[in-house]
Amino acid sequence: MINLKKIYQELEKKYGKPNEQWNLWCKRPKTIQEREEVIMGAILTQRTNWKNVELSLKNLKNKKIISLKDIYCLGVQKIASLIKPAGFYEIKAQYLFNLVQFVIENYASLEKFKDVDLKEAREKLLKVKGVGPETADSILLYALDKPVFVIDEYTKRLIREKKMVNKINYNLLQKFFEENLEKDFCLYQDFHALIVIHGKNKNFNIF
DNA sequence: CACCAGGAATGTA
DNA sequence: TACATTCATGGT
Repeated sequence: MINLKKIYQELEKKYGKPNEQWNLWCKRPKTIQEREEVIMGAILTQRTNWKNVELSLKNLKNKKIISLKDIYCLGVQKIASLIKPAGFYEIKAQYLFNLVQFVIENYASLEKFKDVDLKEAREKLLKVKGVGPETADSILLYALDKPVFVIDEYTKRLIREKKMVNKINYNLLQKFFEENLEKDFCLYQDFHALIVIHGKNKNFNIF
């Protein structure tokens, strides 16, 4: 188990339970509507701060766009007009549409897609244009409760600082976390959230 | 006014 | 494989 679990415990002691976006993302259990909101957020938050994502999600809610099916029926151009605050709105509207199109046309609903085996679900998500490793894993972990560890810049920075791994790339780092922690999606959800919260904290002289 | 934020696709060498 | 560029709003 090396000391990854210890790092998690230190972070939890320092920051407590995840807040803000993480109130929803780390909630257990989630309703289907909440899972679908996580999926929308996963695309919208690409290279964008969460505040801007919230503005976009609010625009969607004001228009009663709350389900993946609503997104699917709305169409790319109207999606774009509502998600402008999240930035990159033209391309994100297309990405979001690609994703909901994939789910609805192949599985009819998110409930059905949720039943798909982790390995297969990950491979198929990665084929959707606009869904890369981090977005795919965020969806699997936070919307579908699958035990995959999400790697982002904050995670890389943390491991780099602590010099726990010499070769830093997405797949190797993900393997490192998953091999040195018990296979528990609850732990993965909270741990990743805490890493991000910690990474955004400027005065991070802990441990 | 300059810089950056939970990325991913595309093009170049 | 490894970088560079593009996409774009809102906060500091």
